[in-house]
Amino acid sequence: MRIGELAQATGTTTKTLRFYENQGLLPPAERTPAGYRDYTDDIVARLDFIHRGQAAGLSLAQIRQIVDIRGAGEAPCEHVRTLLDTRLSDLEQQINQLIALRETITQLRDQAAQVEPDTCSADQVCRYL
Amino acid sequence: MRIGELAQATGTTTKTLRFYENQGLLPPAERTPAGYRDYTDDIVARLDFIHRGQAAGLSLAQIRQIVDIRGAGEAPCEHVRTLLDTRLSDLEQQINQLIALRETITQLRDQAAQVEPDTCSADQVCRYL
DNA sequence: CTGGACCTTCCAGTAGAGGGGAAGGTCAAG
DNA sequence: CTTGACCTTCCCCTCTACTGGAAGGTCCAG
Repeated sequence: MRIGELAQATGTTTKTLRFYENQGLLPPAERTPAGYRDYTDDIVARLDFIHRGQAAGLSLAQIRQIVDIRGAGEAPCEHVRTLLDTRLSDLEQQINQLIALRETITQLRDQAAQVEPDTCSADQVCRYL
Repeated sequence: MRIGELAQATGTTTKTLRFYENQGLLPPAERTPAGYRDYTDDIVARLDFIHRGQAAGLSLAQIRQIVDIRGAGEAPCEHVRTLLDTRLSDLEQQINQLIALRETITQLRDQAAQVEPDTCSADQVCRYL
């Protein structure tokens, strides 16, 4: 399987695949005599794993940690659990902050809908903020 | 007021202040004969405005739009309302996505808490994801 | 044998909001 | 007169996940 086929099969681009290999997310591909990358089918599972990791909000660096542990012959499950837990509490915080922000902006906008525009003074730039 | 004092007074850095001036967020500062930036007190209000804009999740580019309108002698209120409305609907979407992601990760983590680590197989990398 | 589609490597750039640090000027204190 | 703290401009670096493009090699059809 050449890189273009793999890209099509997994819904990504050849650029991205080379980039992933460079970043250690994919094992160095076998090469044809001409130097073309030659993939076996199991690389698809690896790419799916990467995509699932991304869908879970993990960074490529974190996903690389996981595949590195697996590459060292260990089970990365413990680490994955830790990552997911951390991600979850980060997410919780992030959501709360955004909700608070939404509250703030809603109030600002409601005020903005009431005040007469011309009463703004230049030294405040805009009283709506 | 020199740049270091202003930085301290507004809780930022001299680097950032020069950067803001460069980006058109702050008016070009007066200079002392020696070439030092010399600020008057009203710059503090401008910086507070910038900080409020950032706290509302606006980008520096958006904040610059606002101060440019004000700089042109017009009232930016209309534009601010539009920005806030847009920001609000973006925020809504963002929050919903994060909540969906939280759901996904929660499920993954709950599965991870149950499965025996050793049952992971290498070709999946990790079944928890 | 030529054209076009593919592949290779390497170098550079994107966005956003600054930060690091060099080389040099200025000011007040001791 | 010197030291140290401050200031100036200038250019490059950070981070993330890619993307663009140049220069050149390979493969297959016609």
